[in-house]
Amino acid sequence: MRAAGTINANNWTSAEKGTTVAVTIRDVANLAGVHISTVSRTFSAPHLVNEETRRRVTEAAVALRYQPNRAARGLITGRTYQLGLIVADIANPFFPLLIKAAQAEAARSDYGILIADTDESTEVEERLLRSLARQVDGIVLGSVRIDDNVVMEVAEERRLVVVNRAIEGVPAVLMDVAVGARAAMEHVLGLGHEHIAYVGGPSSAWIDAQLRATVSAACRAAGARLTAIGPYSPTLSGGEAAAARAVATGATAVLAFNDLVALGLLAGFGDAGVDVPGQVSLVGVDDILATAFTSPPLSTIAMPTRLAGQLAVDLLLRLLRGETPEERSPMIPTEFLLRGSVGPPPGRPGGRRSP
Amino acid sequence: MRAAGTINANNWTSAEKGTTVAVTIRDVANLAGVHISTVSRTFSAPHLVNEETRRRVTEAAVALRYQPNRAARGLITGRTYQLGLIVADIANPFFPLLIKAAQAEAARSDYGILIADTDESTEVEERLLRSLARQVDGIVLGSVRIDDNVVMEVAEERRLVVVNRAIEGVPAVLMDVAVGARAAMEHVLGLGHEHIAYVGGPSSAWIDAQLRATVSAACRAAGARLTAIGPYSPTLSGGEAAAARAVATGATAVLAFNDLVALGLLAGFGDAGVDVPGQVSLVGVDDILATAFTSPPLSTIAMPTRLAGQLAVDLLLRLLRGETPEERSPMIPTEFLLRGSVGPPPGRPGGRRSP
DNA sequence: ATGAAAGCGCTAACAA
DNA sequence: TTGTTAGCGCTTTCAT
Repeated sequence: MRAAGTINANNWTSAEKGTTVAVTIRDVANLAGVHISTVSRTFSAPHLVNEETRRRVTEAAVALRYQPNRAARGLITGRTYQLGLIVADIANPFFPLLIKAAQAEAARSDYGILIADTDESTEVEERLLRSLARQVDGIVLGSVRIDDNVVMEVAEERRLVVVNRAIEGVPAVLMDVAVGARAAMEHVLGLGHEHIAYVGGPSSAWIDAQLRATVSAACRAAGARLTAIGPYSPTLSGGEAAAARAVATGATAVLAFNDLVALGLLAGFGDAGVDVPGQVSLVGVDDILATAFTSPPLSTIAMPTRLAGQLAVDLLLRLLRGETPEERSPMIPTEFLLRGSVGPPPGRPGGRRSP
Repeated sequence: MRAAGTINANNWTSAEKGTTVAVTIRDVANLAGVHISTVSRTFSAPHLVNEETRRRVTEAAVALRYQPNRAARGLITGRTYQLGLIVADIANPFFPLLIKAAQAEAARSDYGILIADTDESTEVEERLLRSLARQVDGIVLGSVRIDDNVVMEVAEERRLVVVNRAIEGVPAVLMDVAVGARAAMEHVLGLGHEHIAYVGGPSSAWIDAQLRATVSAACRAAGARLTAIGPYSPTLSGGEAAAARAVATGATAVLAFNDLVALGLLAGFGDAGVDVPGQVSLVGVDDILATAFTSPPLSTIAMPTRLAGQLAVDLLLRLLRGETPEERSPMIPTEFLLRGSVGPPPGRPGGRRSP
């Protein structure tokens, strides 16, 4: 055993700001008068260390403000304690709450979140995903554009969870938008609407397929006509671009791919002098903040983005711990929020709700 | 020189998904028939490698899908190629665009962004900041609550840039909210308002101080009365909570700390039957999406969050490259957006604009 | 319960 | 221009 109390030259700050030489496990070992492996054990397997020794080591670590170097630890354990989170567009109001929840859930297990969005060419996206895959222990994919095959390939080499996407063999967290969409359609059709328009988003989006199928089934069951238009960009301008065509369909009720599109439609309708809900009823998807403040307030299908972010990370961490994923992906219910943008069709002011 | 073409057993995938043994620099060296240091040079100092050799190495790397292990590289270079981004609340619409821009700018230099928000106890925030500081090359702080002294301390050991905050000796990117606020006040006062209310946010926020000072100076110059209330939480509910008191001040025009507060005020005014802008004019700060859709549309001071995110990372990266920071922090101009929520004071419908 | 030693994958002198 | 060597900070056998 060496003499206690010796610490190496590292313990002083160099002149340059931002270049403090870090205190290492060796400094702690010297100060505590033990071997570095004992210090290591104190942190990664405390029960293997004598209580008194552990106390001394811990004290020394605190005194020196020692924190294990994650890169060094990761080099040998193969774990970075970081997760990658890739989303389609951080600035889309759909994502922030998901990101926030994911980060919070990861932090609970001492994991960090490396974030990126794929607002670029498909090629860039793929490179991004592949390079991220090497740096993290697992990945949450909340994006729509990366090719299924690429995702499956990456999923082979890194734990990966997708959100709102169904890929054979890839664990997923899904928002059951069909529940909310069915409720919306029931209400709208119950009011007497006989011609519905669906303004679609990116055709590769799982949500788009879900909405399409749900609306279609509901219309068929009710004997109503359905006109689907699109795909449009899932943005405000996408909605604005769709407005004229949406009106031209002659539909008296419109379901939009998401709230941004619905907001764009609302603006477009306003410009064209089309009254909502007098002439056309309008329903969006996501329940972003702005929907509560439009006039009329926008009916929408609330998406559980917070819960999804949390569950996705939770699932990913469980996979990393070696647990086997459930057979079925968790389906998180959504909810139809009825607001002022929905009313009876024109010329039928007394339209009745369905039971 | 060893025989070319040999690759180690690592080149196969283990049965377990997500546990592919990574291909290392050694595999590439073997396949290319060179020493590992030559492979290393090919990536980190290509000009030191013979062209033909470089080609062979690159080919081998591509064939093996080799990517340098960042942890290993970081262990020796002391660089993680990651930046930390800490914000007050990811879900606050003020931040996503900043985050997105920061991430994009970092990616251009091959840096990753580790994100976190500090929506918690001050103690948690500090631990978060301190532990993050050890894992990244530099930090962007977009939060308001962490104590100045802690920030300065961390700034001693890691490069750090703050956004919208002024701390002695800490490089900053600032949004010149005073420009927009002055324009707003000029307009409002020009309409004839003689009593202004300022609904303040967290008193530790630099923006709050800026707004307070600007509004105060403008009122003094115009001989108008100013009533400041607060602090309120910078959220929707903060605004709702402030509504009654804001009305009670008797002011005919209200400037809110941010748009969320303004939105809350708008809702509160609506509930109380106070007409905007008939009885009270209202101005927010940030230009979040929802402000364009309220009725009346909310006048606001547009904040250059995208540019701020980009500049903050740009500044940080330049500091990391050893460049000396400018003496003055960059001030990014803001802009007053006049919308329907501002009008002449009651009983003075013809109020004139100032020049 | 603790120490000794090997080595994770890589870079950076130094030598050749 | 390339190979050799040492070692970044840590964990993990294996001895003791």
